[in-house]
Amino acid sequence: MPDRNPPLTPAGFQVLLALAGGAAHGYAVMRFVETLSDGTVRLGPGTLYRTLQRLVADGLVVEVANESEDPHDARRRYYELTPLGRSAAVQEASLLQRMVSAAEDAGLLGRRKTA
Amino acid sequence: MPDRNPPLTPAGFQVLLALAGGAAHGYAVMRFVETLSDGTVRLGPGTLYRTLQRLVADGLVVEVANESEDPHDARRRYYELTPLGRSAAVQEASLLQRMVSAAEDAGLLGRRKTA
DNA sequence: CCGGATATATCCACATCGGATACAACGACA
DNA sequence: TGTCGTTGTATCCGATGTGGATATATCCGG
Repeated sequence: MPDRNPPLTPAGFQVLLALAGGAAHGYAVMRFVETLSDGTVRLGPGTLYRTLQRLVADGLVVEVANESEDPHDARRRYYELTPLGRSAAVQEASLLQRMVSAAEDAGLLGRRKTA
Repeated sequence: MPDRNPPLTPAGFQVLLALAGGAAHGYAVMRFVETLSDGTVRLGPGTLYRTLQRLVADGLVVEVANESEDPHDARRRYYELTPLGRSAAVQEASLLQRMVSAAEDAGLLGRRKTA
């Protein structure tokens, strides 16, 4: 099992995290990221769609047919994680988890049940 | 309470986190980051020292006299967090914590005592 | 049918990053 | 004492990622 071939960018992780809950289209990803961070993190169209393209090219994400119920908005393009994409997201999330733990150890955050 | 004036870069947070445990010199910060991430995150001299300079310029970090015991290595330059720097680190760590929680909710990570 | 929000896509200027390079000082060792 | 590998800091440059503006097209409400 080789390392993550192309290293994951910050924006890349945001997108993977947004898609971890299921398939979604670009604009929804944008709103997810903004909502999750209370507006402090924003992607902007440039970063968002370029990042999606790169993730697809790297095999972390695939475009899927809009299998939703009624045929609402024809413009939307839906994406979902590949197994590879999911594992990349897990790996990055673990890393963040370790950094959060370190922050707790340093007294930066209220500690969340260490045991 | 104004927003973080200059937004914190990823490398910037790594450095702040390393300094959260107390004053340290650049090379030690480099090793701290590498150790914490099991070698997956590296700063490299370029990013490291440039980042330190920027953090100092932004008032998040100050250089301090080497108050350590014996006068060992004259080359080392020690830095520590300012109150502003600490609060920026707290803010960023909280954001990461929220992203980790989202990752847990999405089933990416083993859940750590939700209740 | 008209205007604003939704939705995607591309372009360009700017910031950041990573590695190479350089150089000085420390420590070990013969 | 001299030499060599490691520690430690600093700068430069090419490559990469980001953010915002711009451009369209579609959806929905009045």
